[in-house]
Amino acid sequence: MLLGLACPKGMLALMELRHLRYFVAVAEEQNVTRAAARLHVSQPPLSRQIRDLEEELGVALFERSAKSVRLTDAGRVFLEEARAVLQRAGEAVQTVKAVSSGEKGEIHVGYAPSLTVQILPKTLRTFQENAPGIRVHLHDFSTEEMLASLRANKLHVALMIAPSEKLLRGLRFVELHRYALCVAAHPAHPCARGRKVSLADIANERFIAYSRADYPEYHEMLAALFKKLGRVPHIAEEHDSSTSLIAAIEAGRGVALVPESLGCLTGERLKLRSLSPAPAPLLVGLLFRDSGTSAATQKFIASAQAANRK
Amino acid sequence: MLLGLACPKGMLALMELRHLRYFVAVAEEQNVTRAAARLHVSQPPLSRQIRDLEEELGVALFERSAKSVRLTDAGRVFLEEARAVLQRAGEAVQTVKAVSSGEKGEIHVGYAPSLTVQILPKTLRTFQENAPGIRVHLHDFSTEEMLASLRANKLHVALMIAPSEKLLRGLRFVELHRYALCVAAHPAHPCARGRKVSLADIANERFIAYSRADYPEYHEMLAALFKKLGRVPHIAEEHDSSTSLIAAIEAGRGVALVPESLGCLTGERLKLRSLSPAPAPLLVGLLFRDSGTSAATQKFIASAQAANRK
DNA sequence: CCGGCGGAAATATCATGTTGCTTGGCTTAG
DNA sequence: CTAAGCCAAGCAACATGATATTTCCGCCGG
Repeated sequence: MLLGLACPKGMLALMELRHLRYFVAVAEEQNVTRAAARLHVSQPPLSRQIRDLEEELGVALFERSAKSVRLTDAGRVFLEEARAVLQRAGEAVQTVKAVSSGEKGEIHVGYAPSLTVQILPKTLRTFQENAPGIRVHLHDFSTEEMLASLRANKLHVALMIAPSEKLLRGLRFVELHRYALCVAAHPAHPCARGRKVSLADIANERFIAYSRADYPEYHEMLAALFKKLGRVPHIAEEHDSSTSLIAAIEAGRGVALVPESLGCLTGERLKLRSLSPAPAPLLVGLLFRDSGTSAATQKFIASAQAANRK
Repeated sequence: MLLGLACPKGMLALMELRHLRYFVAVAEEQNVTRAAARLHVSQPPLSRQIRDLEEELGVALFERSAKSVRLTDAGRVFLEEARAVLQRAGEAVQTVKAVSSGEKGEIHVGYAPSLTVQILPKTLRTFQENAPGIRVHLHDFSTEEMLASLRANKLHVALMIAPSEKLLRGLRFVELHRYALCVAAHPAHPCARGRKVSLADIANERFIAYSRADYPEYHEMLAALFKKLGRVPHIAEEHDSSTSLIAAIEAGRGVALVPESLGCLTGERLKLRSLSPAPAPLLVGLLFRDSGTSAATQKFIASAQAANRK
């Protein structure tokens, strides 16, 4: 009975775009028969559709005489309205096609700042050339946030260090660059003397680290590295950004293991020394969902690979 | 074969508002089954309509898994677009209903200035109160132009003198006021002395008349009046507006037969004297098409009658 | 580790309703 | 009186919608 009120079943056939298309044709031709020809339908159904539309609206759109139809004042107004609706619908289709094909749209890109200082600018430049219609939103996120945002569809792609296998479920990683792990120390520090340093040389140092809360995998990596020597590194401080970590080392408060890319940020304030024997390098690249990647995202991935090839 | 190219018959079922309504429901519920309930349809047809829409667009709007549907980036964009189209369509319907019922819209009103100086302001004031949403366009037209414009649907209603039967085909006239025909003369003119004047008294005067081109029926009236006396009036000048006609009389160049309403425009510059015996009065009222009058026009007619009653 | 269970979407099949076509009647203009 | 154009009626075809069934996947409990 509620249904009966809300929807009188057979009575009320809702207005459709077809009615508007037909109406516009008839209004423009001022003649049902010509409009029917233009629409590739025959005249009687067209007459009926117009009548249905008028009933649905409860408004007479045409004045009818035996020989002609002519718009009423209301019909003239509705002609403008109908044209606007049809145009809006057409624009909607065009827009979604453009988005789908990657001509327009936006993507959200997460990035780990200190790891991507060399990679990100090149990538953005190439992407801008390949997909000028896409607006890029950059998000400086921690690894944790990247993973969560990628899964929640808040992020389309992340420029970051390769996550461990366990964290990768449903995501794909594409390597762009490898960075050796280095010791970063104050220029006056003993480590800064030779060209190379072994883990044993620094096993007793105070370590400056990235914060465990934001970068748990950094701590795992550190622990795993020294476990081979049967040692546990002494983590004296934790920092949540590279800038403050660099400042702490420059102040002589300890040393740190960092990717060689950090050299771009330290300048001459710190010395970076390679480790010998060299541990596994850090893999930096793109992370993204392995299904449902939009055209824009795919273009971004391709641009990143092209920009960092060689 | 041409048809084959232009319209692949079964393949291309054009997008309709129904697709958009269904799509919006599914997108908002993020769930086909709930959306189907909301739309009072069953789930399978809804799935199919969504699929049809995607095929029509050539764009994947949802990412499907066995347990759920989720919008793609393109789908999110199309959701906004579809909502906009539906809203626009709703506005179109509301607008045309408002126009049809006379809440909104515009009407074009023709008027004969010198005959309606007393009628038009009252009418407009009353109409403004009765139909505040209707914009009125005023057109100062000659009788000829009124008739042509009414027939061409350029004018909805005209405030003017009653036209002859022959000119009335397809139009209706409603009387609002009667004005006696008077002699207008310079205050120093002999006619201005007594209270009343007979036609015979002025049969030899120079007549100032409205122009024959714009007001042929004025000349017919003048000729008919004097024909009863077996005379032909001497039309010395023709003017296309009341202001210049008044100026000519004031200059002493002749006398004129005018409606008494002209008194409002002459002030003390001219004297108006009744004719004795009084000829048929001038009927001033509304003229409009007797079919297809819009609600706004009907309201205008009603307002005019109310304002000029009594 | 595996198999059953449950929820949700897809598929298949059928019925109904609507669109569209054809024919024919009616009105008016020329 | 003919011709043009709109409307009405009846019929065919298709698209939409309903019901029943299947498939897929995540979730549990064994």
